[in-house]
Amino acid sequence: MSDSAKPTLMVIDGHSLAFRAFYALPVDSFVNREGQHTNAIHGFISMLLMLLQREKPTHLAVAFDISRFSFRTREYEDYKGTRSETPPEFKGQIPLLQQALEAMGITTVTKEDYEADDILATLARQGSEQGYQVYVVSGDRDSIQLVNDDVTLLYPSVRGVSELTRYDRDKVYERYGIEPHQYPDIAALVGETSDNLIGIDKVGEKTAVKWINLYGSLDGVLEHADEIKGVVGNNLREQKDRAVRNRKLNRLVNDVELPVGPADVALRPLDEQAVRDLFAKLQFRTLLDRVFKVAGTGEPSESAAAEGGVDDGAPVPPKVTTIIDEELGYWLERKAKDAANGFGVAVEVIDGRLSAIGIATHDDAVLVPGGSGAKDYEQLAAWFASDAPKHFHDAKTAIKVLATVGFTVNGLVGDARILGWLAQPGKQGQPLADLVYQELGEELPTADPNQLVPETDPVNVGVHAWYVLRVTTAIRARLDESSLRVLDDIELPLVHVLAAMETTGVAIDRPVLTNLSHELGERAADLAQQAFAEIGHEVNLGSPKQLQEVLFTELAMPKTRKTKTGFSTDAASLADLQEQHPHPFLGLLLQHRDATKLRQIVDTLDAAIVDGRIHTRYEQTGSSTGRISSTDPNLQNIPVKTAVGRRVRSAFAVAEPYTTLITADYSQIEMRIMAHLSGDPGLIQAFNEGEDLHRFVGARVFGVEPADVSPEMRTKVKAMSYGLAYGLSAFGLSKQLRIEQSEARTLMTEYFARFGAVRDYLRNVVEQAREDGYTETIFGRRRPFPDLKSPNRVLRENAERAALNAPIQGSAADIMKIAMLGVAADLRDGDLDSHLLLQVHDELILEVAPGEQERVEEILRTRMGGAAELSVPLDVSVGVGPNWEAAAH
DNA sequence: CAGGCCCTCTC
DNA sequence: CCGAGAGGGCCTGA
Repeated sequence: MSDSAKPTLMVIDGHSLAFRAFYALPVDSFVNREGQHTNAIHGFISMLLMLLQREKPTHLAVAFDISRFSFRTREYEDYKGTRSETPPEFKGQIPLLQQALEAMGITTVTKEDYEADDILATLARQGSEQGYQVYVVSGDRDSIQLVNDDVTLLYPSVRGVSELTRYDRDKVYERYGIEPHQYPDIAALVGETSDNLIGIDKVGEKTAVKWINLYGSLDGVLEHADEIKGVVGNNLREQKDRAVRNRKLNRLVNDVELPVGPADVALRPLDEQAVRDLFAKLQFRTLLDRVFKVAGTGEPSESAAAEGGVDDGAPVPPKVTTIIDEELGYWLERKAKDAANGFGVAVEVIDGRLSAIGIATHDDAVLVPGGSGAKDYEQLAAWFASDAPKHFHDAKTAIKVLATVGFTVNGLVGDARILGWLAQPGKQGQPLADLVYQELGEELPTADPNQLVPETDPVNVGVHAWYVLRVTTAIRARLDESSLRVLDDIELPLVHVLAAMETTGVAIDRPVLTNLSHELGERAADLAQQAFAEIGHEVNLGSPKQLQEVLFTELAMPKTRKTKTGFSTDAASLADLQEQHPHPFLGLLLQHRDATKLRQIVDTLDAAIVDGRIHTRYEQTGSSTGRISSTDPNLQNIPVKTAVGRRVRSAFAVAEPYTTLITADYSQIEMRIMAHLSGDPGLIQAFNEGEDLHRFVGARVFGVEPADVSPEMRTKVKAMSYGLAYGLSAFGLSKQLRIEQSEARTLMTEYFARFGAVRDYLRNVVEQAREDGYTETIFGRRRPFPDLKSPNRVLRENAERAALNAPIQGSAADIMKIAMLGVAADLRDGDLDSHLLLQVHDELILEVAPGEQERVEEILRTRMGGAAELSVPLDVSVGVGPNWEAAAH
């Protein structure tokens, strides 16, 4: 009615909200110069500002617990006993938060021996009596009992502190089916795990609500306990003491003697200098502006910084001008000289559609609104298509979305995401905000970083474009020349190739998948039934935990390899068990695994089909070695080993108007790189003679003629050769080949005796890396290995194995990328309609247009075979067919 | 409901 | 256990 005329009192449970904020925001992204974590403070203040703007309280108090002990812990020593230790990163944040509130003119309240909730209850009651509209903000469900016609609870949703659910009487009734004052009765019956209050067994919310509605209150329920039938009735009668205890503890005390009352907590003007000082220390640049904006005081930080005020000297983003096409052309022209090294570009995508484009120089920025596209923006379209240098963060995504509205992008000279990854390949796909923080020590202003607060004046992409430019400039400046060559010659040009592959997608023959899914589903169900029959009961075959119970307890099988949580049930362990302790269940389980895994792959692929094709995403910054990874779905791990698995590949098919698929792969590229890098004469000879590698090596190692190398010998040297590049141990080799360790050791000794340069090379790689601090591929791609000097043996040895693999795997990745650039260029320059579809590390799959097969094959052989000059040939095999399986060779 | 763990698929 | 990945199901705890 006349609520708007009432003063508004807001009371907040400081501890519970700060704790929520702590878990809602990434700990590591909020650390100030002194190493103090600040995420809870940031999240809390951010939420508080939103509340101030939205609810416009005239009076505000924030209550804190003094310790985890209160009168309740004295009454029940296990109260909140399940709460684990406060995380160390949270410690220290509460006092700083209290300082910040103090500076902002907000009263904080504590009371010895009581919890914050009791303070809330007291102030809410007083406020209600004194004619205030009251808002209680708390993450503790017990606060529901405070709700009445004058008191509304704002309760954080599970998503964090961003969204607050508004509980008035109607909402409480809608959610729980009871009046607010009855909530503690429900909670007493059900229990509250977070407070370590156990309720009545088998009584959940439904039952409790039913009883309370029947008998009016907990007392009523207890009086009529004898009338309640069944197990729950028995439980109630036996355990009613629990409910009584719970009810006593969850009753909030609303007459605590407090130093302040509602009238004393009117909002005061903030202490501007104190806020500036503290926020500077906390490095809350954007929050500072928002605080002043909400308070309606202070100067924005631009001028503050200009006056040499609070900030730490970091550059302030330029004011962003919103601009239309005609002016844009002029602006771009005028800025071209300033931006000789490039413009920063950022795009804003909302619901998958382009909504705005930001363009920035080092001291200016514009925003082009709307996503109407190239037809309305001729000047912009011309600029995008020109060689004017442009920097992005994640250019591939931007290029794809710009393409949807008709913009073609040329002049790509920087990509912050790729630059960050080249500098630190272990950190993959870093968001812009992380790079800004890491490279510039600044906080990227974000419209809605963690869904915390919808800004009234959203940060626009012009500012982001400005940060993109600064970040790419900063990383470029500190990157070595070798890495910059990889960037300019390989990674940046490749962005366009990958974007096109993603957009194209690969056609899928859906019926193949559908049939396969049904077949596998039936087979899995059938195998499961047979397996259950063997052990006499059902069990979840997909649960390692339940399987352990069956195998090691019921069937009393010998224990397998230990895992963190028990004993392994993986395929290798099950195969071991089958040998030592044969049982039909084991075979059935393995077959069931095969069937369900395959079905899962089939169903995942099916779900990813859009208009008949699957568009995977290539993650160019997805590995530490230089390889590309594939996600949503991953098309780099499609089955190939088994016959059923290959049927999955047959679903990847050619589609009209194309006539066939063509696949081309490098054979033994990693061993060839090994031969090249080590200069081992034996290996080089093997490849130059074109003989079967493993037969050649087997002949040397076992001292027989190549023709006399048995399949067993071949298998052994093959495993050995492949293992070399992975830092294989005699133990690992023996495991894989299921041979004695002594035999594995002999095999290794013989191998290295014949191919000594390989051993020397591998040793040298690690030593060199230890000295340099990084490894390098043939093309100069670097990967740092600080752990090579670690005193921790496990860390060090892991780093050693990774270090001897990195140049080999990485060089292979480089070669494939160079080949892709060549293939794409030749297809384009030759005006061919055939296109690249997939890359699977050493294999390319293309869709061939009518009449182009021979030329495409020629291009593949030339570009892949000629991607690098090694001391051994790069052998490429090509296959053609209507689908991936048929095109294999 | 997120995240750790286990298992399995690829090169 | 042997390098580089993605990902699904199960289970647990906040």
